[in-house]
Amino acid sequence: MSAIVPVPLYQAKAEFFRTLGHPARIRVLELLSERDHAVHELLDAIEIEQSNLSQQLAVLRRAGLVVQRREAGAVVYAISVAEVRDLLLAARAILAAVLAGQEQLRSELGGGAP
Amino acid sequence: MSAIVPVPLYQAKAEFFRTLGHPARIRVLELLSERDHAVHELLDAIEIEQSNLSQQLAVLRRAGLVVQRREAGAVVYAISVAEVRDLLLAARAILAAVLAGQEQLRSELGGGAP
DNA sequence: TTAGCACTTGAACACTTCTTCAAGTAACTG
DNA sequence: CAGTTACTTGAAGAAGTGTTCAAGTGCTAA
Repeated sequence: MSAIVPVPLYQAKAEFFRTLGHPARIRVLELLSERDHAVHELLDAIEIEQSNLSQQLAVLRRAGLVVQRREAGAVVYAISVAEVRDLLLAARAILAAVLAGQEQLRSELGGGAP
Repeated sequence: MSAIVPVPLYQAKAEFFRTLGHPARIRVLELLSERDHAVHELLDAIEIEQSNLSQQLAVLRRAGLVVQRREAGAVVYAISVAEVRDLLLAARAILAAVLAGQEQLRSELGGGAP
């Protein structure tokens, strides 16, 4: 049990959220939370260059959110932490609430007719 | 009901996570998820300059995550979307899992003796 | 063993985000 | 009304990220 927290907790959290702060990385996590995917499968699903995808996968790997394995000549990625699914769901709920709130605000400001 | 999604959903999600990707902003959201706070209270709790705090609050406001009101000469901030609390909890769980995973990996790699 | 496919890495430049400073607004207070 | 407290804003340079290109690694198969 480690008594020392090397990085302040708030900074660790912030870094964690920044890791999720990229469309391709979100896309990858959503795909992986359905099932494991080979790199070429991700590549088919996401509009992005291979080397760029690799860079983004490296970010997720460094953050410890995904793991890599080799299988029949292909590299297969998987979510390493099951809770990621919950987080994506929570985010979806907030986003829906925020967008709904903005919508309501807009219509209140608009007053019914432009 | 809007049929047009102006910003691709993945990009909206990514932007949302990037909004959370700053230690001061996380700190603010955690404080606000306990109770509403005046700016000067946040300032006492977070080590940051007033103008910097204001900038970060503006980011949260623009993202629609907090709202501002004036009360007895002070500006008071509040969480606008209750689900934020769930998200912070989910994030905490993942972070714990990831850190635990890294810890385990480290000890496996270390193998007991260097 | 050499060729080829599948993927990763390093480096450079463009782009975004942070922090800070100076100036600005807004509501109380005498 | 002038001063004070409380907070926000704009702008500019520093720091950090993202995208792309060229080169590299590691299986697999001929």
